Order: sequence, then C-alpha cells, then structure tokens
Amino acid sequence: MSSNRQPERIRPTRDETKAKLLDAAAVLFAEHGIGTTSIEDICAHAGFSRGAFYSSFSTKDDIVFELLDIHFEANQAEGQRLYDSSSDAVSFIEAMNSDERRRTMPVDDVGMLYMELNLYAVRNSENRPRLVERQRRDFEMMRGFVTQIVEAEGLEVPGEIEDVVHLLLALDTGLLLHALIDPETQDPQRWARIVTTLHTLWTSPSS
Amino acid sequence: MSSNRQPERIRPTRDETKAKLLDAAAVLFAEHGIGTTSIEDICAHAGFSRGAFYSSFSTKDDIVFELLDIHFEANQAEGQRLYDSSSDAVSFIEAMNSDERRRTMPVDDVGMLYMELNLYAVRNSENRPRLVERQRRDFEMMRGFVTQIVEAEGLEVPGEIEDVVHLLLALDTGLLLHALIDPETQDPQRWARIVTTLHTLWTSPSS
DNA sequence: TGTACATCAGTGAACGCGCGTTCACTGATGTAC
DNA sequence: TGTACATCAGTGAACGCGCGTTCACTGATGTAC
Repeated sequence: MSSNRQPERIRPTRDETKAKLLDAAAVLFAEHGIGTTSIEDICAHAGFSRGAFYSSFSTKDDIVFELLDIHFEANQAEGQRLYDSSSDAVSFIEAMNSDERRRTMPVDDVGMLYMELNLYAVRNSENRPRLVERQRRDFEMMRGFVTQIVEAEGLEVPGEIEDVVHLLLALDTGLLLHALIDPETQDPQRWARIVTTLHTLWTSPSS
Repeated sequence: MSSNRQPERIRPTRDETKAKLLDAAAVLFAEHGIGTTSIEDICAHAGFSRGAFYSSFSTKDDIVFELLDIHFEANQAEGQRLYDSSSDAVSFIEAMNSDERRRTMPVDDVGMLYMELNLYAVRNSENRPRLVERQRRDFEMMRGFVTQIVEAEGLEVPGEIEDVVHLLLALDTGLLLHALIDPETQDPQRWARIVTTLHTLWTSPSS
C-alpha cells in the first residue's frame, strides 16, 4: 500500500493544516457564532495547538475574511454554473433549489455561516469595502441572469429591472434569516415556490 | 419657574436612569454592534458609572433582551395602527413607507439595531424561544393584514397565502440587511415600489 | 418648618477570567556532501 | 544509501488587556418626630 520510496509523512503539509483550520472555523462559526468561537476552540477542533493558527493566519479577522472570500467565490461560481446548465428560468429555479446546492461547504448550516460572516463584516468598518464589493458582484450576476431571461422569454418588466433583482436577492436573504431564527417554520421548497409564482405572474399578464 | 414646594431634584429617578441607559444602549448597539459595546461605554454615554447599570439590570443580556422587547412591541403596535388607519392596501403601503415610521426609537439606524438584536438572540440558545415567539407574532399580524386585504379586494391568491406573507416579511428583512451592508445602493422608496408592483400584478391578472 | 435617622440609588476601585497574541523551544522535513 | 546540518511548522507556557461583575462606600431622598 503505502510502500512509497518517500518516508511516511508524520506532520501534515502547511496547506493541509491551513485547510483543516479553515474547515474547523467554518463549522464552529456556523454553530456558535464568530464572537463566541475562540482560536483555542478552532485549533482544538482541528487537532492543533494555538501556535499552529498563527503560523497560517496573522489574526482572527484574517481567517474570518479568508472564509468569507472562499464562501463567496464558491457561491458565485456555482450560481454561474447552474445558470449556464439551465435551459430556461424554470429549470434554473429548480437547479437552485436542489439539495446538491447545499454541499458547497463542509458545514451543515451554510446559512448561519453566511449570515455570521456578513454581519461580522458589516461591523468591521475596516473591511466593509470588501463586503460591499462582493454584494455588488452578487447583484451584477443576478442582474445578468434576469436580463437574459427577460429577453429570452420576451417578458415585459413591470417597473425597473433593478427592483426585480433587489427583490430576488432580498427574498433569498430574508428567508434565510427567518429560517435561522425559527427552523421549524422553515420549508425548503418555499423559495422555489415563491419565485416560480412570481415568474408565472410575470409571464402571463395579458396587458 | 421651578419654585415648587419640593426641593430641586439632584439625583434622577430610578426610572429616568434606566431609560437613559436603555437609550444609550440602543444608540451604541446600533452604531458599533452589541459585542463591541461595553457596559462601561453604555454608562459613560448615559452619564453614569458602571454600578448604576447593575442597579437597573442584572446582566448584559438583560438589557439586550429588554431592548428587543421594547423594540418589538413598538413595531407591532405601530404596524397595527398604520393598518387600522389605512383604507386600502395602497394607502397602507404608503403609510408603511412614510418617514414618520422611522421615528419609533431614539436611534437613527433602527435597522442596524433590529438586526443586531435579532442576530444576538439567534445565537443565544437560552433566549431563542422568545425570539421565535416574536417572529411568529409578526407573521400572524402580517397574515391578518394580507388575508383581510385579499378578501376586501376580492383577489385570488396564486399559491398559498402563507407564501405571500413569507415573501413580504423576507423582502423587508432582506432589503434591510442589504442596505446595512451597502447604504449607497439603498433607495428608501424601493420597498414601497416593489410591494406596489406585486400588489398590481396580483390585482390585474385576467385569469 | 426643622432635625435625626434609615434607606438605597449610584460611585468607582478592585477582582477574575477568557481570550488574542507572543515567543523560546522542539523535532520532522529537506538538502548537501 | 547514509550522515550532518539548516529550516521552519507546530508546541504550549506565559503575557497582557479588556471587560463583566462585585462590593464597601457615600450622599441624596424620604420619613418620623
């Protein structure tokens, strides 16, 4: 099996260590919140001592924003991928709603992590600009989708297209937050149902 | 002027002190976040020493949840009031959108405070139930409004009425959060515009 | 109306703890001969 | 293939600071005479 020429590695690679710390942080931030999770907690969960942390990250903020970057890029890429592989609005909505979508990160509760990271960044005036930039990129991506769908299906938008984009993004965020507060009331199909209804309303009006 | 029989009060009333502390906390929580605001900060801003705080509140959590209660009750009452004094859906939307609505609390940024309080409570497993209960009351209030409007105007709801309610609440929350992240992009009229459009879409379809 | 006393709202110094960060160290990994 | 040495990833004890909370106190307010 592992009878390589190379001696068996005892110590993990620098990159492996960093990845383990990031994973641990993602799990714990999602579960307990960023403020309540100590660096000690992260290291213990990843199986390292505190010093290992400072070998990979310069500060606690550092790991938070690195996570935020990773999460954001993954989300962007996946949104684009799902859109590209969907033939029309309806199948896009379905794709966004599928279970598969939840598996981007090594965390059950991606939503909580997303919220945590965002609210942490909102308060951190020094890093706020990075968050703003990402939110605008989200907006632009969604605007692209909506514009193309509107054109492809020959819809006539009631009001500004920007408002539609804002509506869709806000709906996503709002449902997420409400689900976090009261998971029992949560219905995983609701997002798709509402968006589908909106799409139908849009499509059918005989002006 | 103040030539009462009673000697001039030097020390404020117990209630006055408590109110000042609550106001200070609301302002600072909204501005810097709950986690970053120390009790010392609150007391300094209100013009008291630390001990005064513990004369009115037993713990930091205590003041947080008291604020959350105050804010929630005010919001509920105002929503009901605006609804009662509106003749139809359109005027209700207008009323909700008016500037007047922002003046419930002694804080400019009521939104940030609301978000802060909610996210603080989400993480606080001990007090989560209280938050859940309030969210459900919000839901019920809005469900009442929507149901009555639908009946009064003889609309036919596409899909479940619960979904409509969730849509409206999530839209509110989501727009709020996005505005917090990127105030520049914020448009105070957007909420009313979107909801009006939705209402129109609802009303006009010649099924 | 004035005086003595009890109460208790508010003071501010001190305590203790958790946590982020530092640093002298150790031993695994990579390199040179 | 084996040995000596340099590097540096990761260790874990120690430091320092901020902050929530406590507590012995002081002096304004209310009450009894």
